Amino acid sequence: MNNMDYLKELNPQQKKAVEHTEGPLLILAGAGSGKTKVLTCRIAFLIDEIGVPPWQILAITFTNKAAGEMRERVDRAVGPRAGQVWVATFHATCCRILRQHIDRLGYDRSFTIYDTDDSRQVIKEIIRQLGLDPKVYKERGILARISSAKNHMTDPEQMEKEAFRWEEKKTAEVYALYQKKLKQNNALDFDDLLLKTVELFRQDAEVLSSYQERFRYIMIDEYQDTNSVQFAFVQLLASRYRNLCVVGDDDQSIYKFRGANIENILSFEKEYPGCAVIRLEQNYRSSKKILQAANEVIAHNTGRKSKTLWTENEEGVPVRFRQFATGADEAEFVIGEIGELSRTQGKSFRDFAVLYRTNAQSRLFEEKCVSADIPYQIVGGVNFYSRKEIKDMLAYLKTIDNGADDLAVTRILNVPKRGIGQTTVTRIVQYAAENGIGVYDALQKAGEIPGLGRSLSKIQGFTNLISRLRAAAQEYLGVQQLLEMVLKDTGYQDELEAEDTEESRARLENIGELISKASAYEDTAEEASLSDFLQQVSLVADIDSVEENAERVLLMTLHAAKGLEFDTVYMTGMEENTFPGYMSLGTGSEEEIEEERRLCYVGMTRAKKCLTLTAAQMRMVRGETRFFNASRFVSEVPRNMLDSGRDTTDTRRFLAGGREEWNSRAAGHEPGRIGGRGTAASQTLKKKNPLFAMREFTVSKADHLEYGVGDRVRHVKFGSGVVTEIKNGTRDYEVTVAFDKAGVKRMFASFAKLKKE
DNA sequence: TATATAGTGTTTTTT
DNA sequence: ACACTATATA
Repeated sequence: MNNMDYLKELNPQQKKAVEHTEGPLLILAGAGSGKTKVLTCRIAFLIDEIGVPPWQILAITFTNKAAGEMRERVDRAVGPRAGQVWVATFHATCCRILRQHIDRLGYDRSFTIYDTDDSRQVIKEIIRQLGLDPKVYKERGILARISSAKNHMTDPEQMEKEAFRWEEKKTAEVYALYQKKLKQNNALDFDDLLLKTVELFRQDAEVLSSYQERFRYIMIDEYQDTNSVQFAFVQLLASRYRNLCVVGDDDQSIYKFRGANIENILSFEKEYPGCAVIRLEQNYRSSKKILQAANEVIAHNTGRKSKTLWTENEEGVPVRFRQFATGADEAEFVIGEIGELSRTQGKSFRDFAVLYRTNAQSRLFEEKCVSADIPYQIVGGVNFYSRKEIKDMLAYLKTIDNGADDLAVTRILNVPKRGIGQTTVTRIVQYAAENGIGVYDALQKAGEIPGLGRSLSKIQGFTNLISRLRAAAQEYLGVQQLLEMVLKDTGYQDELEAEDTEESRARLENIGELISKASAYEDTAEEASLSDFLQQVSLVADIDSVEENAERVLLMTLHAAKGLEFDTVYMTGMEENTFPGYMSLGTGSEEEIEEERRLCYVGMTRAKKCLTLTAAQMRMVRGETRFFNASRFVSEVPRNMLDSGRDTTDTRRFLAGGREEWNSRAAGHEPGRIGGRGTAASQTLKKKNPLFAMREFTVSKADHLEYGVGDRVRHVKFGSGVVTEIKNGTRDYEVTVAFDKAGVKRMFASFAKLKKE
């Protein structure tokens, strides 16, 4: 394209950002300010106007999905040359670099990538080996500690030195062993991908120099979410030509928990004195009302870069807030409304998104979607690639590709069942450890291992199977065919077919999907190989598989929603301790609250036309019912900007009625009814007018109970008994009753329906 | 050795 | 509520 059509559509700041090609540039891009457009135009401009060869451009995005979109858009602007622009995520970029050069760090270039699950297994094994108490040293915590150390580029020795508590010393020890194991298994975890690349660059001037020469123009998206290692990576790469353009929004930094360092963006100007700073403050996405509300909320944060988003979009409808008695009511309202809007206003299901803080909250919405027959897709939760059957298949591929991965080998050693039991496995692993060889090597030498008895032939059966598959893979089979062969020859398929349950059929279906993914991979990959396939598979994010134009409602966490936009957004679970979550409230640190607030801001700014905040007064959390107040973020939107459903006389009447009834219950006149399903009449009312279910923000715990310790009470199901204990919890009374027939039970007063006798 | 059952702990967010 | 682990039992 010779003309600069794409420049004409840009506003002055955007244009400036596109045309500023030389030297460091910081683009502070508010939500919905068209930064993807700027980035793609900038790439096109570099190629078309400046004459930069496409392969000298590196663009790093946050997700594979974003990378794909960006490539597509550049492709549209400059044509097929766009294929030579390197667009990828940090992890994929590092992975590609390491595939070329990691041998210089003493790893094999066919390394495998461990996901969090794999890493946990390794940690667990180490804790066992060191004889540490698994109650004190939990894999999860240790892994988090190690990950954070890696994000700060701290190695085990350093951690050991800095440790002053016994557990920290031990953690450092686990860390050291963990790294050793990973290396033995020729595996890298997610953090290693970045860390080893930086290590490589630092240690090998030649390699670094070649990449510095190659990538003369570097662009980083979502810069506010980069961590120290990524920062170091960028610094190293950009230090020669200094044509570094970073785009970010400090208000949308939501990944502190995985090491993102907000300072990276706040201090960019210090790192690169004299860098250009461009602010994109015009929002093209949301209505005025939505944007105003979001601005109000985020204004409660301190330490931001000054920035005020504005928009020329229409005024729009007010942001709504609705509070319901239970999580189920909340879900019913949201899904019910979506169904109604699609029926009556011809809205498309893809215009809707339901957002929540934690994946666990998805269930209620999913249930309502199923019962209302509304098509939906849940993003996240259990990742496709972490399903058991998929991991099993991949473990076979890994074993075929790289027999050094002990984790993969032990995973499939007896899957499907081939009579190799726990005792045998332990013996083999022990032998491998004693002789400093891999588990697969040990299997091949099984004849030398004493005490295996009858298992020996089974083991030989396994190694023969693997050699056969390996030979097939090397000689003539593609990934797809190999997978099919694995499925059949291992007996995996037979086992699932014999099981013939709904679950086993679903598993087979999942494997079928994996096979079609493999086939799609072979069709598109430049140079298809087993290692490369395994790499791609381990670096996909949940959001990557979301198709833009499918006709369904999307359900996802607020984190997953970043970078997306929807006509109508429901932010659900807007309750204290749900969002902001109890984790961030527990510490009382303002910093964590601010991160949650940014998350809220991200959520709000996903909406184009209609934004609804919803909350429940009680919901089940880990099997117990809890009471919640509305989120502080709701009250941070000024009342006059918020439609709380309280402004019409109708509503007020309903509310008054509702509250009266509630208060009378709360006062203890009918303790058994709190949280119950309510009377038939109130249920009909609820159906007629969902506002009936709405309440003020007040807590809903009984002030006192009609009975005390020692009183005889009667329970509908358990019969009579004596109250032995009453614990006054923050949310509800917890009553212990010794029943005459049913034994001792602990229950919540509001649900127990206890009557004094 | 494999499976059924009871007991235990657990969850924020993700590449 | 659910998943995972330890223990008992066939």
